[in-house]
Amino acid sequence: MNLEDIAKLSGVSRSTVSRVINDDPNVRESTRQRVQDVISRMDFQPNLAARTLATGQAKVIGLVIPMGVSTMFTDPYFPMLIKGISAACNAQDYSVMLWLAEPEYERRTINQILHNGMIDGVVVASVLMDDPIVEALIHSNMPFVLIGRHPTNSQVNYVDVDNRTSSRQLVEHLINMGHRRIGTITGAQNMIAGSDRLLGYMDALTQGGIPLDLELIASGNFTEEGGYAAMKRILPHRPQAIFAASDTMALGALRALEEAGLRVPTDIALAGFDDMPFSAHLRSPLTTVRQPVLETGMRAAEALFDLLENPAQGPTHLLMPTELVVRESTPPQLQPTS
Amino acid sequence: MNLEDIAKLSGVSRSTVSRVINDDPNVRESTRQRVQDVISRMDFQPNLAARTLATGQAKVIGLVIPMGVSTMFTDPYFPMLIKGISAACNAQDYSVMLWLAEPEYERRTINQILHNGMIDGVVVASVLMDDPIVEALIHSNMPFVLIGRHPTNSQVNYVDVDNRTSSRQLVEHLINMGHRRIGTITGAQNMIAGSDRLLGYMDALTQGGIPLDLELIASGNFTEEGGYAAMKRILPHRPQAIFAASDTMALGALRALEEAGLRVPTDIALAGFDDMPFSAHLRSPLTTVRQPVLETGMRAAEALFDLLENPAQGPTHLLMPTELVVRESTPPQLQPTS
DNA sequence: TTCCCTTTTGGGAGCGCTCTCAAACCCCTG
DNA sequence: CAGGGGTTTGAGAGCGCTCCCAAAAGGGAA
Repeated sequence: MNLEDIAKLSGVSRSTVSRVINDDPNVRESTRQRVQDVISRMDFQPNLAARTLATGQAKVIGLVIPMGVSTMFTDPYFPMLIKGISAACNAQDYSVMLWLAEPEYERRTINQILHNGMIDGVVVASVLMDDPIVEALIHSNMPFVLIGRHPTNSQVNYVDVDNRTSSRQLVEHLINMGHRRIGTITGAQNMIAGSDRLLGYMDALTQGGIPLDLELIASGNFTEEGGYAAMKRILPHRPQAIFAASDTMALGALRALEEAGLRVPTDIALAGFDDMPFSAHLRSPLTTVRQPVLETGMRAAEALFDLLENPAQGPTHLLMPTELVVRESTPPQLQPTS
Repeated sequence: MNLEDIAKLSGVSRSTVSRVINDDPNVRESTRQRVQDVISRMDFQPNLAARTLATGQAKVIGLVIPMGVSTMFTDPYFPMLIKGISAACNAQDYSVMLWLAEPEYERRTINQILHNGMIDGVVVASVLMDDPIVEALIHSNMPFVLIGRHPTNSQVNYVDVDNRTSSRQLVEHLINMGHRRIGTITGAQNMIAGSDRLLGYMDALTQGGIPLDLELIASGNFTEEGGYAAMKRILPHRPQAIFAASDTMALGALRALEEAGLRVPTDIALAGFDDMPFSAHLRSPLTTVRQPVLETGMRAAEALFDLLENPAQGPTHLLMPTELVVRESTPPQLQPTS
């Protein structure tokens, strides 16, 4: 069943059927009606491959999720992101081609996917700072939007959460609660989120007039185990509060604290980042930063659509606002009455 | 850059270039070499839309994940499944088109996606028993494989975990540990996994000569909150052990038990299903059933590829084996020495 | 050297759609 | 009722590939 068949059945030409399908105004109302009837009666769908070939656009975007990011499998971040992107695509009649990029993917394979003409643009989620896929994209002429800002190239379009500001605000909150010896468990520093959250921590200390103490900083690599290990390293240096750059790491930190016989928040304050589903249900509900993951995904897709419609426009740099969620894990300290 | 260009550059015809690309043996070695060189030098990729149009196959499979399944966003099941499917696809040069199906999708939209010629087949993940998408697929001629067996139509291809047997074995284990008053928190009964796990529970009781007590059965709808509520309903009827049809529900049950001042496993035994990452790290590590999610995804994709190559073959019904993981939440009961 | 058979190559048609251009049609005015 | 404008329709080419068939090239035997 193709245009020609529909044309025959409704007594018009292929061109007219095409016009009806594409809502061309230059069709007499009665003709449109007649053709439309046949189309619905036959349950006809135009062939997308043919259409793609003829128009040069596929109405498909690629979603690249670099694997090896183990968090993919333990938290709802990616599913949520996917849902956001997918929702935006549905709204605009785009489809999503999913590409889980294994680390060992070579340049050739990358190009293969970029240049096969089945994809109009690409959204790349959560990349390492020096991801080869991003490099390949920069040197191609495939439109793309990053989720997570690019550290160096300001021409690159991105949608990101404002990690630096949010972290600063969170640590400011800790300072306001009366802490000065504030440690941080950082995320992987080759990921932009890890790096930005550390910068936010430093911003807050600087602004609060608190000198940086490197012994209070340890990397937790965004994993539970990493958080546990990092906490153990920081603990001997007697922190009053800990900012873990992810709730998952905070969970690990909590385990280390419990093993050391310390209680949150009586003995030590603890804050995280992400507002995972479990974070509100810990024994001491976790102060954290909630990020709009779904919206981030939607915005990224929408930014890409914009780009596809208007390739000449300047780079999109969108920082999504976050929400500081204060819970019981970071109560005010009792101050000595002065 | 297209076949014709490559042909010109290497001094052969379009047809010969096509042969080289498709590994046709009828090409002189020297010619192949020459063409191959030009292809790599130009970084040429054949246009997939054109190829799809010409051959009638897209080398793309659709992955349909019906939304509204809220578990999508709290556990690693779908990400893992996606990874498995994606891995199988990569291995066979297929791509994955992702389609998150909103519940309100109408038949028209379904058809639209099924008949647009960009997809060779479909994998449908975790469906409700009477999912309209499945109905639509059955009545279309689009090859498809379900993840999760179809309750009534034996012609439908599926790959599933052996929920019924695994549940039976788990409950048998509870019986072996010395329990007789064994309750169950069931999953949603309009999902095949929920239904099968309940059947397994009943199988074990029957086989163990334990009469069914409806007061010990409550639905938890596969959510934490549901598990909590169900546990509260069962608790007054003094169960010795609980089989929750998912670890997530077990978590809710645990919360209810703690609120009631009961401890696992001293006061009551608790078992789950799924072996979530958190399950091993609870205060009383959870006895549960581990299912091979990644492999399930891979097998489903592979089953679909088989089907695409050999459409005439009989229906594929594959049940993946599971592993009973016994942990501290279900210790043997102290028996009165007889 | 010629002939025949096999191997290798080239050309054309066609996949189903869009898009441009020209032809046909319609309606109104003078 | 002819002419002129706008509106509506149809035909053809082309998107980049595959696949079939025929032509050319090569190689060995007579």
